[in-house]
Amino acid sequence: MVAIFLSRAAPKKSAMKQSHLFTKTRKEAPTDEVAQNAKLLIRAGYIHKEMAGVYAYLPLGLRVQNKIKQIVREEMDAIGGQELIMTALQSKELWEKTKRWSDEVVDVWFKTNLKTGGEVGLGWSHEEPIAEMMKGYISSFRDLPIFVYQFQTKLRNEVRAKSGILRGREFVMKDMYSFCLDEADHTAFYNRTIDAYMRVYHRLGIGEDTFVTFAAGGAFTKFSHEFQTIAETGEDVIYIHRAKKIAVNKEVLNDETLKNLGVSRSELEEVKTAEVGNIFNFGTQKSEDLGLSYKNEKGEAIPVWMGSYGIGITRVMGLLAEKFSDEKGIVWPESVAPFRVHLVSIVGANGEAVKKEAEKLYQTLTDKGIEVLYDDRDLRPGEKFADSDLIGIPTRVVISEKTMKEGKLEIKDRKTGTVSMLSESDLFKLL
RNA sequence: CGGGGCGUAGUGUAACGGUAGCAUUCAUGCUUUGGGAGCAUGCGGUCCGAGUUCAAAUCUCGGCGCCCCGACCA
Repeated sequence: MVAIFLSRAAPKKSAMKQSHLFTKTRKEAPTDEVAQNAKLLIRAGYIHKEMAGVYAYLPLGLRVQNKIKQIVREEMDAIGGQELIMTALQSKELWEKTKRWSDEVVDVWFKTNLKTGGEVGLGWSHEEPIAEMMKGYISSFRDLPIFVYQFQTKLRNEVRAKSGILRGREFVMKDMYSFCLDEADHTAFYNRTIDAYMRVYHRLGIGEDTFVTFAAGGAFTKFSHEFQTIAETGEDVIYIHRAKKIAVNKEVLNDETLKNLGVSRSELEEVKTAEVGNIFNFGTQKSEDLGLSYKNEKGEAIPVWMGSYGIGITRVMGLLAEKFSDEKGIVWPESVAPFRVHLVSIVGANGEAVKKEAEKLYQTLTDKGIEVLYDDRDLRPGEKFADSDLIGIPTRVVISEKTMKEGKLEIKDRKTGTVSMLSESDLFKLL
């Protein structure tokens, strides 16, 4: 029993044998999915659909989600963000203070009751709770600025979930909130966030196709900024000026906007995009509604200047799966791929030597801390290659009788399809 | 929330109102082993409820679920 348990025990986090992975690939996607992202992610075993707009993240999918989170985390930390996590259950009374408990005002509420009586809301956003909480920590101008962020599962009662994981009723979002002394401080941080966001998108491989876009401002300001990535399956239409790096959402495109930006309509190119981030200037309205203020040097109470900054983590994952894919499957950017290397053994009739060799390389890769998925399953080559293409790990390394005869490893780049025969040391150089 | 479409094994698909079939997955055995192999055997299904009918996957009504277009997306 102990031996069986140990043999099945998970190895280092960075490595995994495919025979241990409980998910399986599928040749066909369920017909109830039309969106490419969902089709691919389900077929490859990254996600499981629980109900419309609600998806579970399976081992491979969670790895990708965590990779994306980590990139975002690093960039948010770099501009002074402090990570925390708020609650999913929210107070009705709090939202009533800002007049946003009503279903007429916020139409995506999930609400439920406590057994002891009383109603609670399921968090669709966290600006109210965070601002309310900050009342306990902000009292002096010396306390500011404060930037906090979290990765939260947002629950939104959308009347129409759609597009796979691009628009769900339950999804993971990074939301950051800034608390500043005044508009000048706020603007400075706001602009730093724009830069940080663009660094995130560059690291995700979509930097070139992502535009900071003027969009409808919401309740407190004329404009907000959206981060829009060019994508065929996008829901938005924006107008871009590639040279000037200016982009405007169709919803706010009018003569006045054009004049303000100093461009003419004819200079702009229309493109379909998907929103991958959105940032807002809240001003002091929310602070005033909730009574969040600080004392300045003169002892006067001044409302805190707030902003909010969102990135849909799971939406970005869907977008990447969709944008980076071909007819065979997903082609993950290296930065978010669940593993760096897909080691595939091709085991023939008497493949003991191949197995031994593959096992050895698996160990070496693991020891070197290279993330590796080892397909040690006793399947036919075609099936293993098809799976490998579908799952979309950047580099495939094949060990077979053929490669052993040559004393080399077969390296295939998922993106370019280029195959090369390398020695083990050359492989490590490549990685 | 307006409009449209659709619910049949885990998945993908057939079946005039008359024996629910095929493929795949899965299990077992043999063969096979560089691009989702072959043969054989086996397990597994009509979304739920009511109605019409001698008889309902099929027709009617209601419910539930799923997808798409639009609206919405603070």
